[in-house]
Amino acid sequence: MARQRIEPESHVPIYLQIVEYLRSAIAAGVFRPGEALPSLRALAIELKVNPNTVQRAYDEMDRQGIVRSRRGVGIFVAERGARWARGRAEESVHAAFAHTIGMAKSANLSTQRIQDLFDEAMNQIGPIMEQRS
Amino acid sequence: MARQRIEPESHVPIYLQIVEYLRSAIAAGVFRPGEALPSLRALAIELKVNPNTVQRAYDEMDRQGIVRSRRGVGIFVAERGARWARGRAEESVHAAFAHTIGMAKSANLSTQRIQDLFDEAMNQIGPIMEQRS
DNA sequence: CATACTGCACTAGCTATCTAATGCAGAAAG
DNA sequence: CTTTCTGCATTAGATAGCTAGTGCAGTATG
Repeated sequence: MARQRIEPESHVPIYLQIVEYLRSAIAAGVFRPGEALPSLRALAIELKVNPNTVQRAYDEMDRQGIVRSRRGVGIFVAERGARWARGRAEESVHAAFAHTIGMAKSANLSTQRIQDLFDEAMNQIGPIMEQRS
Repeated sequence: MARQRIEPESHVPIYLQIVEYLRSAIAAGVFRPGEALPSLRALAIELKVNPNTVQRAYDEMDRQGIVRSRRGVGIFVAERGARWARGRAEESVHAAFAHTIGMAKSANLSTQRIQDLFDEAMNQIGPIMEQRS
């Protein structure tokens, strides 16, 4: 399932990238409430990171109430996890847009130019929706 | 001029936030080619960070060719600095939009929903353009 | 019971970043 | 020349994050 969405070069800590990635997957319905997520070691191998880093990501998601962990069994999507993840996804998309627009305004880009850059990005990303698994 | 655009809590290193901030300012024409930027110590005090951190930001901008530093005199916007900064600003805005849209698509948000979230952000940020200096 | 999975705890070492403090060298102004 | 700005170099300590390795406790399966 995971497709190297982790960028070690990024400034964002890997464990937070994993949280973000799994949250999207849960929001998208890849993992449904009650279902188990990949085990610590399995996901670590898949993403080519240390198990401790995945552990830290799962800790964070547990803390946020998205998942519930059962020792010796696995980690499961919480009942309200899906709805919560979807809400958080929209929230973070909105925040990201706001942040970028603010940056553009600071650089004195016109509203029209910002619109154009957004449309351009939408047209580039939009059509490319096939999964390459 | 600077107005606490630096977020110490962010995952992005402070020195890169400073680069980003100054690049926007140069792109916006706040600092024109040939003009001096604030001194190391002055900007450090203004942003409430360590002079070494500002130094590092200026190093980076020098490396990128946006500014040229003259020992004992100051740091000046390069001749091509403004045009270059403007280009980079558009580039990074586009990249940020693409990244966010990709994230939204991963979470299975519809194209329409993404558009709405963008429009909402534009309407919130757009009208707020007064400077509070 | 034994085996093989789970989550989880703990130690240690490494790197990047930020801070702090000190000081030197170049340039401008008196 | 002296003073006072500049940029810049250097050392040291703190913290966050990642990796590596080891091992323990809980659970399921046979």
